[in-house]
Amino acid sequence: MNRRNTPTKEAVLSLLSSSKKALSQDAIERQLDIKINRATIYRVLNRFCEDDLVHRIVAEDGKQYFAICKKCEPSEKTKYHFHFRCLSCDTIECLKIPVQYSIPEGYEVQNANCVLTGTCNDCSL
Amino acid sequence: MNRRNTPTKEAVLSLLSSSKKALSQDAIERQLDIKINRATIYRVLNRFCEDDLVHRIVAEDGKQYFAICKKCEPSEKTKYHFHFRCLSCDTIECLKIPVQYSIPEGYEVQNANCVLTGTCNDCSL
DNA sequence: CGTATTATTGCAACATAATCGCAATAAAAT
DNA sequence: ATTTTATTGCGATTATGTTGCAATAATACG
Repeated sequence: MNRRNTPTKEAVLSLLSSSKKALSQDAIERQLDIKINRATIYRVLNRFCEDDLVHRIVAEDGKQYFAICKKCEPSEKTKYHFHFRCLSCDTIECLKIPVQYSIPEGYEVQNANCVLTGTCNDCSL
Repeated sequence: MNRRNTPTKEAVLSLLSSSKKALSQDAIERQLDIKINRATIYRVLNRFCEDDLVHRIVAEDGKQYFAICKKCEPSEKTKYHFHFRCLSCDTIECLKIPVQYSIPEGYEVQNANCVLTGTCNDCSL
């Protein structure tokens, strides 16, 4: 299952790279110059997640958002970070705040999905 | 908009009270003795959330889960706690772990939705 | 009690997010 | 140039959650 380079893949990746915010499928579709099918966008995004190029956030609205986060090298300690969802401008961004927790004995954590919701700096002025 | 006592409301509340886990709408529907319409269950749950009887968790699967958590008095410091979603037994439980974060200047947090995913104690044996 | 008010319910329809099967296309290997 | 197969588009499908509306029933009030 070797990956192939396609215009679709490059377009989505480049959009995510240049975006400061996490984007949902419909946001990606809207912001792209070229028309790409919905199912294809999801498939491309899912592949990116498999390859750890992109990470997926599920917000309180139940929707998936996708982000490339260059800052967050997967060091053991700062593996997960918080996300912030602004209800005013309806965006999600990665915060440079590590998720800290002490898990009870016997539990094994494979992933963390932590989203704070409220009003962001830009909107609270 | 005064609330009324109904068998439906009592059934759902009693189920949530006796459950150690957070339940989704379909889990509630399955576990109830009496047959209650899907839309009604959602409406009852949404009312409980409005009245702060129940809290809502959105998991990585995009689904809503509902829990009564007696331990978690809404003290200022321990306002939010982590949740744990076990992929093996497909349940969500409240952890007694407070969510700690230092939010950047200008941000206002209204809610936190933090779910750790992995394998729970029961399933890791 | 009996009646009026209106919160609640069930049903069907709707909206949206995300996935899947399948045939057509096109990237990469030979 | 040809073969292989990853990728794409389309349509259909699944699932979650909400909404409009008429019927029901809990509560208040005479």
